[in-house]
Amino acid sequence: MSRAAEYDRLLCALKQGGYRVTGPRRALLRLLTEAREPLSVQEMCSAVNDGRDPAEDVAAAGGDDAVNVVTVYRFANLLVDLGLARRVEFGQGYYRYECEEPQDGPHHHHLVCRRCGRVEDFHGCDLAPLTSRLEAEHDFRVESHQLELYGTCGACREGVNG
Amino acid sequence: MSRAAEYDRLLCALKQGGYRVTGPRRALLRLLTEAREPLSVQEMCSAVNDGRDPAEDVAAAGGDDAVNVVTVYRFANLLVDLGLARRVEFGQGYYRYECEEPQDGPHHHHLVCRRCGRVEDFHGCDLAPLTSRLEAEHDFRVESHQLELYGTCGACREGVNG
DNA sequence: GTTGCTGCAAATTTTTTGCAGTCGA
DNA sequence: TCGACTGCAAAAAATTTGCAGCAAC
Repeated sequence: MSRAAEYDRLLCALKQGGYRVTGPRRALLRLLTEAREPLSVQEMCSAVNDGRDPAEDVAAAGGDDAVNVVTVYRFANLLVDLGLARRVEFGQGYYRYECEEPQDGPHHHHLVCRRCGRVEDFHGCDLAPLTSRLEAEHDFRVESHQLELYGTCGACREGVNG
Repeated sequence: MSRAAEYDRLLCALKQGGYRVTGPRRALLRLLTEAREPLSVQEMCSAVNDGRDPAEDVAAAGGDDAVNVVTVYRFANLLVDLGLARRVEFGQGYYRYECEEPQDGPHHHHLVCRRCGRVEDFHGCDLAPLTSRLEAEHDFRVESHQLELYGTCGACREGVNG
């Protein structure tokens, strides 16, 4: 799915849920659908307000005020509650948010470089066998999972990044 | 390895690292080695101070003062830095800590019930095939991973817990 | 015109830091 | 004794809440 289509899908889901589409929300959705990696609240806030200037055209953000961090928190939580975004944690002390794939579709996980912090997505975790085994052994119904792989990316291993 | 042996192993590792063994540290190590699930800092703090009374024998904690949260934070971070403890995150907004298995030994992951919060350990994640595939495909060296499975435990599914 | 969304201020919660006194080795 | 460890106070950082005004529908 293209980024534009992803953006439309999320915007549509918001509308159909009875939620309003506002300047900050449009900007945040655009940001999230175009990001290559999960974003923190602070990052979203900075990115959305970046390049905003009272003197120029500020229609993109909907007004004179910069988007407040609180607004970002509230919207991020809303997206997560609606199942439109996912909250991930890379051991940094705060959460990161990224668009969630449509339910029943293929999801992805992350390869996180511990040296440069770069994040790469990967698909196909294939946890089904493990899940089946555990459900049989432990009397537990597995409904979701969190999987992150940490290590060193090629660039860092070659000393390109330090 | 028994819990007592685990406790001795960690205490020994501390000593051999040149760190001091104090009342709070003994109490926290005891707690961590006996816990069946990862503990938060607040939980450790409460548990260690529980039942302490200025009037009775307080040798177990080493003095009259209750163990401070800051001390727990500092010791937990020390254990993690030394590779003796692991920090996990169940999406609750704070970290939990648990003893780390000796390196190269078998490690474990968790089955977290989203209804009652109960945590069960499981061994054998068998991520080697996935890791190999990804290292070949992505030019990335995987060094560690984080895996948590969320779902519903048997008791909750049967309505025992609500 | 409603009602939800936003910004601002303030409160809460989690985690870290500075410092002086204390205790382990 | 000497320096690491601890408690206390305070700071820093992440996140939530209350409320009045504004804007989406």
